[in-house]
Amino acid sequence: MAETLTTAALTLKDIAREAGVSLATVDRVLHNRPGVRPDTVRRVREAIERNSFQPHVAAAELARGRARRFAFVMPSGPNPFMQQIEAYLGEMTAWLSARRLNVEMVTTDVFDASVLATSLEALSGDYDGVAVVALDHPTVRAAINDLVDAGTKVVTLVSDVPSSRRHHYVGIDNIAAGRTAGALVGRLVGGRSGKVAVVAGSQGLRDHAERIFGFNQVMASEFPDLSVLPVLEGRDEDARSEQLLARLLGRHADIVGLYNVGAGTQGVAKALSEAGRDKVVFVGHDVTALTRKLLLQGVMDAAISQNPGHEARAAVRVLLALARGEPILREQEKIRIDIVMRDNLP
Amino acid sequence: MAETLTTAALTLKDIAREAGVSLATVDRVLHNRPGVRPDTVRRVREAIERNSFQPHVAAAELARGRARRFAFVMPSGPNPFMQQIEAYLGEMTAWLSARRLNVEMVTTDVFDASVLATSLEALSGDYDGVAVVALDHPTVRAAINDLVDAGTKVVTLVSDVPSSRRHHYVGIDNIAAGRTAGALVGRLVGGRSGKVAVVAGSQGLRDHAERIFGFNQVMASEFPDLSVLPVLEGRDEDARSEQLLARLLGRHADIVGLYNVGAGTQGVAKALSEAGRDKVVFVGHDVTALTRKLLLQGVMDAAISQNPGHEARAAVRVLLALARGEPILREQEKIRIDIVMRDNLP
DNA sequence: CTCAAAATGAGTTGCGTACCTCAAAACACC
DNA sequence: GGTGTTTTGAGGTACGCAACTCATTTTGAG
Repeated sequence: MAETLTTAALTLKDIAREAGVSLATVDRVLHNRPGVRPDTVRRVREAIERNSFQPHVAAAELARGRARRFAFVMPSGPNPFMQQIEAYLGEMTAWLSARRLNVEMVTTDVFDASVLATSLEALSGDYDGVAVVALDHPTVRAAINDLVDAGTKVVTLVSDVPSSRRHHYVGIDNIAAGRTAGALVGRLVGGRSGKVAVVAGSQGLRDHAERIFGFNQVMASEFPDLSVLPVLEGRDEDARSEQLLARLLGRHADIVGLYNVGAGTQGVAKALSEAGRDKVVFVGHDVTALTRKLLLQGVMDAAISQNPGHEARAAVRVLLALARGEPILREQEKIRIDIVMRDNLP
Repeated sequence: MAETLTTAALTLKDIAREAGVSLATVDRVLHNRPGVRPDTVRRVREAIERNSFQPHVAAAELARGRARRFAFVMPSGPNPFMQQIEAYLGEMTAWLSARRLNVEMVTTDVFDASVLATSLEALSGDYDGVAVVALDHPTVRAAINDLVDAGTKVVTLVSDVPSSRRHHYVGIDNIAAGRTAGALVGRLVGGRSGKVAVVAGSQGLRDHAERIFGFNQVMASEFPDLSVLPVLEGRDEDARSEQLLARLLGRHADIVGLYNVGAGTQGVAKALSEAGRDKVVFVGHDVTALTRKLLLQGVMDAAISQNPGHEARAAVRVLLALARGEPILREQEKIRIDIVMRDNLP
């Protein structure tokens, strides 16, 4: 009827006694300090294992004295999604200061590899952890690896650099996101046949390219009655997206679905409404003030969302766990692909 | 270019100096201990506010000495969803013991108000916090209020008792969940007209009733071409659900959609397949091993899910924050209504 | 003004760890 | 056996707060 999930509360002193050594030696082993014979290390490690000893987080945190410093390297310029991440970080200030954590925002041009790399190098040594919205480029990869080598914990945020030795990636699987978008468009079109338009920022961006890849995968294999038109590159700008899409709608009367891969949503919506094509199934990304409105109006049918609040908090928690040497709760920190429709708007 | 999100690290000593009182007085104010003049209380509070002082969590935790005890009161009997919650709690053991938190599972018949109330009363005094999957009944409400009055922090889990004075509810808005199911069935049916079947555990269960309410709301207002058949009460049992649904399918050849409100999924799927009605749009709840398989096979079209791992962790975090007197990160602890289709299976 | 009650100050101890120093012991090598 | 080096022990201090005691001051009622 009752079952406990936790073990007895041992202390380092207990471990020392168990292993037949002094506190100092246990401390040396625990912090990988030199001057302990391999055999002794083993004995201590065994005692720790045997009792599944966990250092008391609070005591450790208190004893180390100095506060931890984390940096968030984010894109400069207005980007609603990034602004949301910043806002959610702002809501954590009480939580952060109660733990004596310093989080600093550093903005830079993340789309210029050398600028981004320089910004990253500049952080070296000063920070315990860095979260970065990264461009996947050899120069950036090298900068990340340098940080890691200097002992800084590094987390990539939203956009990954899988080839680097970053400790963790906080973000979604963009291929799966594209597949989800494809499934939604296909299903919501509901058996009709016709054409599907795709508007992206640029196919050069890793996340956009991956989404398109996943989208096409699903469309090709599961919805043969729908043909995907060539991707329009709107550069995430409203005006350009609107113009390109308006022209496309004019040329094809049988467009039944639309996938907007990135931003520029305002322009896309405008092109649709001005062409009187409200029936087109419209799937896009992210829940912002705008997409929220469009969903409620029925202009957009679904949004694929990666919870920005979750991403911000996960990045902080992961950096903290890494810095403390705690295990990461993978399940907790995994960012889900949310399907948001009018009735489950968060 | 760089901006800090946290304030200087003050200590209680600083606050005492600021307020012109001694450490002892600050301590009395902070812990609502008696023997401080109202005017002095005000001065101290102001100093705390003025400097937005946050007690160092680690120091406070270390100083209080004794570990905190939390109890999870869960339904006895096999229930995959509840088992998942327990499993996720189990994955947290390292996290819990590093913070010297004791979590105990207490199983009881949560569907019998007096039994549940007795179980709750039995916990009084022994625990700092209680999470309970609660039946909404006056007896239970009273038991919860008694716990609250005794100083125990109480969180309702999955199923709420809104009329009680519980500190927090960790779970989804079931009306919105039902609405979401309705929107999905309606949209995925794709313009065809016909009938829609609804299978529930019992309309006496608050969450099931709310889901059905939301479902009907959407069907009535937005999908007039679909008519909802009377609810089948399968009592969350496979055999009974299968039998009832099989009979219904036999009587109505024009069933195009199906909403399974609770468990009994196995039986529902079997009835569908044995009647050869694979084309029926099938929307249900929760991602389990079974529903995962059905989604991958294309038998189920979508599942409405409330992330059980998130619920388990949120309950612990909320209880901890309440016990510490920390603010709750509402956005973080809010449970979302997840739409899960084949391509975004977690 | 007196006296008890209330309010406040001053101080102590302990929580479990990190980090440091210094001395002592064990060891390796010739 | 002596030398120098490595390994280990013993102990201390600090971190910020909770919780407590006891002495002292202030306050208010009579």
